[in-house]
Amino acid sequence: MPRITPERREAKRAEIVGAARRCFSRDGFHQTSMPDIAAEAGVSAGAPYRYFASKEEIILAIAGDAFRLIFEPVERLAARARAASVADLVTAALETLSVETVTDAAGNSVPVEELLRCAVQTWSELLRNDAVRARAAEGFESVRRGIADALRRGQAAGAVARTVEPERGARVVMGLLHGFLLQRVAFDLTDTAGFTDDIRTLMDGDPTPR
Amino acid sequence: MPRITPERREAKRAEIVGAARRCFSRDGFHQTSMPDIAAEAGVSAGAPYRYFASKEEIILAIAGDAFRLIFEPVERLAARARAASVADLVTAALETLSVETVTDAAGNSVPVEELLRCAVQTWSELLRNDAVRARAAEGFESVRRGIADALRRGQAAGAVARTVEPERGARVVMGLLHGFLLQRVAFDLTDTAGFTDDIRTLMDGDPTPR
Amino acid sequence: MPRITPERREAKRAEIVGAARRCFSRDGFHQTSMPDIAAEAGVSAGAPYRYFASKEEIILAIAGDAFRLIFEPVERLAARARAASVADLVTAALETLSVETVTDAAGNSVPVEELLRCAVQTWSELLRNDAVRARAAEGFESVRRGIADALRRGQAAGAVARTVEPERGARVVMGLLHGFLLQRVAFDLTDTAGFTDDIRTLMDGDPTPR
Amino acid sequence: MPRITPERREAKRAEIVGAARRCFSRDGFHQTSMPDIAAEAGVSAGAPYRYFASKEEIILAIAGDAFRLIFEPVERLAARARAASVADLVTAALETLSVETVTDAAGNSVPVEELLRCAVQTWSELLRNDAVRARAAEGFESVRRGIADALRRGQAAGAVARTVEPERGARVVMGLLHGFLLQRVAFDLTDTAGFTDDIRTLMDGDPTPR
DNA sequence: CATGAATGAGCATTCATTCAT
DNA sequence: TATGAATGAATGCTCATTCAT
Repeated sequence: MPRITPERREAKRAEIVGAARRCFSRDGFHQTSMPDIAAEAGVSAGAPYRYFASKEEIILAIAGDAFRLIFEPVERLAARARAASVADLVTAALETLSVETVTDAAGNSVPVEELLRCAVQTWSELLRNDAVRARAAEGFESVRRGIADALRRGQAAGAVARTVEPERGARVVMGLLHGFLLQRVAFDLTDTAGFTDDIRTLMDGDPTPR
Repeated sequence: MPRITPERREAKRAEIVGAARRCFSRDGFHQTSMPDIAAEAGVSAGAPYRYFASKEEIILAIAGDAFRLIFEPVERLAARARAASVADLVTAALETLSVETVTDAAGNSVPVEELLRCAVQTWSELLRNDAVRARAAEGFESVRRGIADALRRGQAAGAVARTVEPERGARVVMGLLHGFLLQRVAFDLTDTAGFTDDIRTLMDGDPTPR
Repeated sequence: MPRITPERREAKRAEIVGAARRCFSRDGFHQTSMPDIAAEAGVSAGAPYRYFASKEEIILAIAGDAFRLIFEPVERLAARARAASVADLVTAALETLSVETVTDAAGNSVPVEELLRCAVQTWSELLRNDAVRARAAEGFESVRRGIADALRRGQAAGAVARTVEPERGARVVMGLLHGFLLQRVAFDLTDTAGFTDDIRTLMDGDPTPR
Repeated sequence: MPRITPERREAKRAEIVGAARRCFSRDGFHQTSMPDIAAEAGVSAGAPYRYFASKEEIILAIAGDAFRLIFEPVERLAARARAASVADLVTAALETLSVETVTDAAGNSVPVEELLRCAVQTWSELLRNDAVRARAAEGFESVRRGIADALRRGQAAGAVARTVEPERGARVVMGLLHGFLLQRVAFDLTDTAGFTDDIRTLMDGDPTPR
């Protein structure tokens, strides 16, 4: 076959990424073999290597994407939020994760469950893969900074206590998000509303109905 | 009757577990080979199989132990706590993780860093290993319940708002602990004091110096 | 009628042969892949297959050519030589190999070093490739016969001992040429003058300065 | 199986080396796969890796051994030779190669034909494998020096012309040996007697009957 | 009991070749 | 004609596990 159009190439790449994500989500990065991915994508064993130089590169693509896709809505939310209390921020952030699917850069629909499972595995992976660690840390920082900014705006508007140090407060918020995410995916604790209600109670002193 | 005393057998098993933990912590469950573990323990390639039926079983032993060793001090703390606010609980819990080493059942000293790295990997592992998931969920529930009880006692003593639903509030506390643990081990954010100070500010409205 | 002129076709074929020779010389017949050759030639991966049915055929083309290009000057020399002693023949032959480049049938300049490296590899290849062996043996015989004839003329002119059996004596000359060629390319022993001086001493009894 | 005796281990290693040599001799270094070697040796696919870290290492063992086994008799001969003319040296050297088999360090009998075929391939290999090149160059130098010494002794005894420069003269002798070896293995020219007769004629001026 | 040699399936990756466009 | 995407068999190597000694 002659030269493929860039669109078709991108589409095929996305198909391989999608297949890899399904495999990784189901079996883990290291229990998934390259033939598994190729079979899931319905292509030959050699085909993925036309799009990725190595399995490592596929892992990096999935790992980077997972965090981006999960936290992009949170970041957008933080950028928009005005006069939001901490509980408001966390509540809104967790609500963006209550959807079934998100849409990736290529317009493909990706189940959030798949992303979350890949995200949890990325935490393992970054312990000894510097490229993954760098990408993950970058994504973490970006979201954390967005939240810190939102906290500052919240302080200006009087919705957040002046005594909160925004940079570190944002770490606490990130901790809550990660903590919830883990409970949801690892222990099937999917009651978002209950979780956010109690955050509200604990932080604002009263349980504002959602 | 056994050719070696139960004590010696237990000691050797502990040595293998320790070696496996060092390997897993360094290289990950699936990047560590059985020969790696045997070499680290200074025993022959076949030796681990006299103590564990398979690699899976070693992973299970480490994974179960990791959570237990990390959260046992937290659980003891929750059981003792009287009139503790949420922030007090989290602060105290995180302080128990600020030590260098903990002591396992056999009296061996285990670096906390090793345990934390194994714990993060266990989150991945439990996604597809039911035995690991069951053990982890059991440990999670046990600690969560302990914290819920502490919250109830806190409410009785007036240190925790009555509006908090203790079972779910405990989930939030667990989320904060896991979230901090992840940041510490994955992103090198080790500033425990800053983290707990801001939790205190966010929850109690003022930053009580520790 | 062809869509491209025979000249252009021949030129492109020569380009591919040149690229293959550079690759083979650098990496060896079997460490060079077809994509390597195509890339070196700056053509598409499929292009070489319009000029050669298989990699084997390219190897055959290079292997045959290598011996021809190296020994053609020797053959011409032997054909011209009058009253040459054995040492004269060897000396003159090795001198034709002291140039930097030779010109192939298509008029392209080819580094001698490249040819020599390909020639050494051809010796390996002919051990199990009958087509290569036949081509190489043919070339060997042709040069050997030329030298045998030169030895006969040398005997007629009194420059070569009558006791030499020309057909076998030519084998000895060929052996010296191959032996020198190997030392030059494999062990970096490039002192042609020293080598021929000693041949002269050994054979003629005195070291005639070249 | 428990620890094997060093003798048995060495024997098995020798078996694998022997199998590899047969494969390499028949199919070439790079046309032989590791499974081929294992099958030829009658062991499992993984077994060779208990004796050699990589295929490269097996190649190195074979390549180094081939030269050693072929030229050791020549070296011993050169060390013993007294008052030998150059033709005597070459003649004697080539005669040591007229046997069917030689015996390796472990006492195993190895067909000379196999060694010669491996040697020719080693010439290719050393062009881009530095370890092989170093080993081959070392072996070459050792034999060359032995011959140079023999030439010096020949000069002292009057059997070799004073005008010969021993170090370089030894290069010529090596060239003749390699040249003959190549003709024998590549072009089936096995007439050792004819070759050495003509060397004698060319060098000493008369054909001394062997 | 302990050893460590042996097994053989499995993996990531490459590459000669084909052929739709 | 020329392209380069696709194929799929093959390769070097690893490793969980077994078991003869």
